[in-house]
Parts: sequence; structure tokens; C-alpha cells
Amino acid sequence: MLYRMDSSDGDQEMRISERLPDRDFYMDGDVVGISKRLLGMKIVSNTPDGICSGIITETEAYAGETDRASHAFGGRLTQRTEVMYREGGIAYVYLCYGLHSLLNVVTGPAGLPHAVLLRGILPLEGIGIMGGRVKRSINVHKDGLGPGKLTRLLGVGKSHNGTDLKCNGLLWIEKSGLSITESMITSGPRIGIDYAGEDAGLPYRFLLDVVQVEREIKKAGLM
DNA sequence: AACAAGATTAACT
DNA sequence: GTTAATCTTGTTA
Repeated sequence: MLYRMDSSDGDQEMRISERLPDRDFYMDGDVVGISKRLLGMKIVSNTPDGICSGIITETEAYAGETDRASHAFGGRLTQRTEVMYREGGIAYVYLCYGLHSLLNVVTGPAGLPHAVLLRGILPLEGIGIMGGRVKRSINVHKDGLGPGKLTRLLGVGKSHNGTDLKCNGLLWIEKSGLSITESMITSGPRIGIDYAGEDAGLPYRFLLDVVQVEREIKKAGLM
């Protein structure tokens, strides 16, 4: 499948498949490392409304059975967590507080229930479609921040649970081509997991400096 | 079968 | 800063 990048790229046209991270990218057992490497990549959704995308700007690592904040803590293998135990490179979507769909990237080999929660995007393509979903115009600096807000903008819901993110189907992740350095990343404790006891303080939340990212986006001609 | 809690958000005071 | 909205899941009985 071919897909034309926006006009500022002139006649540059590239196969999406060349931008899809390979299977090995998701198989890494280091979920913290993947959480950082996902920053600056592009998440894309394809729904009947059209294509929407955003640059991933905030992530959190959930380190499987040994992490008190993880749904799989203690080896809990249930209908809900079963997706986390599959091979990396698929989506884990669940309903939080009965209201919000939260989107995770499952990572690691089968049997290792690691996942990365996507907490923030900088909307890129399909901003008009996103506006329709929230019934007002989009503020790209605010409306993509928050795990529930991100899924609403992208039109992601429980039906996306288990979706393969390694292929361009309904929901996938692409390399953006942006050059992200360690100096653009800050880390801190995860949000909303006070119940996790001693693991609540782990610095497993990662944020991209939006100012620097936008500079990169302009440099790369994505905006 | 019943129940408490939750990886949140928006709209309040 | 506080609170309502809303429902699936995991746990306990």
C-alpha cells in the first residue's frame, strides 16, 4: 500500500512498510527501553472516518508480573490480561473507570506480559476528524495529552484490543524519521498508580520536550 | 451473586 | 481542590 506524504514533502513517496518497526523492535525484553524508543514515533489509526495520526510524546512502562502497577502483577493471567502475554507488537486496549479506553503497546516475547501505555500524542494528520470526535476544534498542544484523550482523538476503542501494530491495517506504529535524543526526554513516576506500593516511585514515565519535537517536525517537513 | 476499585476526564466550587 | 460519570474486572462469599 502506498501513501503520499503531505505536499511539503514534494513528490517523496515511501512504502509504509519501510517505516514499520520490525518484529525485533517489539520483542526486546527491556520494556523501559522500548518506552523511550516509542517517543517520537507515529501512531496511526485508520477508521471509517479516515486516517488520523500523532507523534507519541508520553509513555509509561509496565513491567509485567513483578510490577505492582501492572495488570499482570503476580502472574495474573485472565481474560483481560491474556493479550499482554502474547508476543510483542500488538495493542492492549482496556476500559478504565468505565469510561476511557486506554491503549498499550504489548512488548517482549510471548509469555512475558510487558506493556507500554501511550499517554500523549501531538496530533499530526486527520486533525479535522479528531475535532469531529470531540465536537470542537483541536488544540494540538492540549487535546492529545492524557491516555483517555489520546484514544478518543484516534477513535481507538476496545475493538482494537489485540490489533497487530506491526502492519498498516486499522492501527499501527511507524518510525517518524524524527531524530530524538536523550536530552529531549524527561522521566518521572507513573500517574494514577498509588496502589502500587513501593513500585509507585519507579521512574517509568517518559515525556518528550514538545518544543524540541516541534522543531524536529518542522525540520523534517512533517508539519 | 455481590461488591469494591480502578493506568481518567471534565465540570464544577 | 473536589466530585460525578460509568462499567468491567477481579475478588470474596
